[in-house]
Amino acid sequence: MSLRHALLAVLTAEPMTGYNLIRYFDGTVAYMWQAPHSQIYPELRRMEQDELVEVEVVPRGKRAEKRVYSLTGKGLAELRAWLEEPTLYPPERDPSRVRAAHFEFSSYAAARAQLRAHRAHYAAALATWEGMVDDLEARRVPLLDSRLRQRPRAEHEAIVEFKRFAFRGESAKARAEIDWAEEGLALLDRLEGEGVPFWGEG
Amino acid sequence: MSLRHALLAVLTAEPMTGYNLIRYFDGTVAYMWQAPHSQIYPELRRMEQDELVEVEVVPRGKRAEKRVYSLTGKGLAELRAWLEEPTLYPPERDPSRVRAAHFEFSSYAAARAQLRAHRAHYAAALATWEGMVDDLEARRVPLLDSRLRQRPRAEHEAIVEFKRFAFRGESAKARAEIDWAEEGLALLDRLEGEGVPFWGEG
DNA sequence: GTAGTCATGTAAGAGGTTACATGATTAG
DNA sequence: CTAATCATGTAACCTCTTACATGACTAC
Repeated sequence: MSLRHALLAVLTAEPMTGYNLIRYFDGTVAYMWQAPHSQIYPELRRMEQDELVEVEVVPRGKRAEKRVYSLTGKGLAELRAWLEEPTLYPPERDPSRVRAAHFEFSSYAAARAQLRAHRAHYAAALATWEGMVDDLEARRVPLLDSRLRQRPRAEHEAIVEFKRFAFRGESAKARAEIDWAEEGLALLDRLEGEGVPFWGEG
Repeated sequence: MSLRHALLAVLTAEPMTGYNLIRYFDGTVAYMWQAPHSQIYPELRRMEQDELVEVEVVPRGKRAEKRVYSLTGKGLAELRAWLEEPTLYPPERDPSRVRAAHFEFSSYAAARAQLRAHRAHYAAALATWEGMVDDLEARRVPLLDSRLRQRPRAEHEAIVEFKRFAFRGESAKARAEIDWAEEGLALLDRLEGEGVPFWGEG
């Protein structure tokens, strides 16, 4: 139940509505754990029932209302307990790798297109993630300030460093995928140069 | 629906029972796409209904029977079509990264334990995947021979190379994760050396 | 008034996990 | 005879995706 813990982690920064939580989530945590609003709103309701968060219903304009969620003591305890639990590694499930393993049923053109798309996908991701690292250094990340304000100054370095560290992990993975795609393109060039046929050409 | 296509890919090697398919799957494709037998048996039934595979019910001993699946023309066409489709990249969902981003709610000891476990997890995976690359080179992989026998000799190199390439991708990812964990451990050492406190110590 | 943003849901269905369940065959 | 392996399922439950749905507020 990592979604729940990701939401708890966001709420440590400050109380907020589901809508704001989702906006912030999409700008940060979603690079490590994605979730649509259709999953988040119901989850917040369940977390409320489990007393991990509290709600304040606040009027908005004349007729409307909004629900402002804040972390409870139990919620923080749950987050801390989760951080100490041994991580369960989700099963590998990578469609681009399955495809690559069976390129012989495809064609040089299609295989190249797959690898170029792979490279483009991770290049875009890399740019985003490196941008996030820059934003963290420059303290341009929404909610980072309110997060820091809650903790003594001595802890600030660690807080920022851990976030940078997480994004560097994503960046490293993206770089590995880009290199892999390049390697695959070189392999295709070599095989085609040697005149090696396969299904698509046979 | 990548599971379906992963199963079709395995069945290109030779006709086999669900049981054998699962054994082979677990030894190879599962490193890129995992699935339990409770998902595979029903999927094979659905693939049969969709005429992607054919079944021969074969007696086994005196009383028992087994169902031997083989790929149909439609099944091979479906596999080939899938290989040309643009890959849909599954959303990022990495619990170890989410944890790392919030280590400040944990303690030095717990954060170190997480990163050591991360390193151990990917070191084990790396050993497995590098072993797979060796086995492919030495042609020790079950079904590889029957797969090759079906295709002209000129294609063999490409077939083996694509499988090696896929596993090298997994290996590269594992190496990136190991490096990341090392980097994190070094970061923890530095912060602790500088006397930086956080939640667990506050 | 109207477009963009704020705000919060529901619901059907696909995909995946975990546990339960059974029984035949074969090698020793 | 007994353990390992061969063989095939079902079912409950959870998670996630996709689509549908609504309406208030705010700046122009």
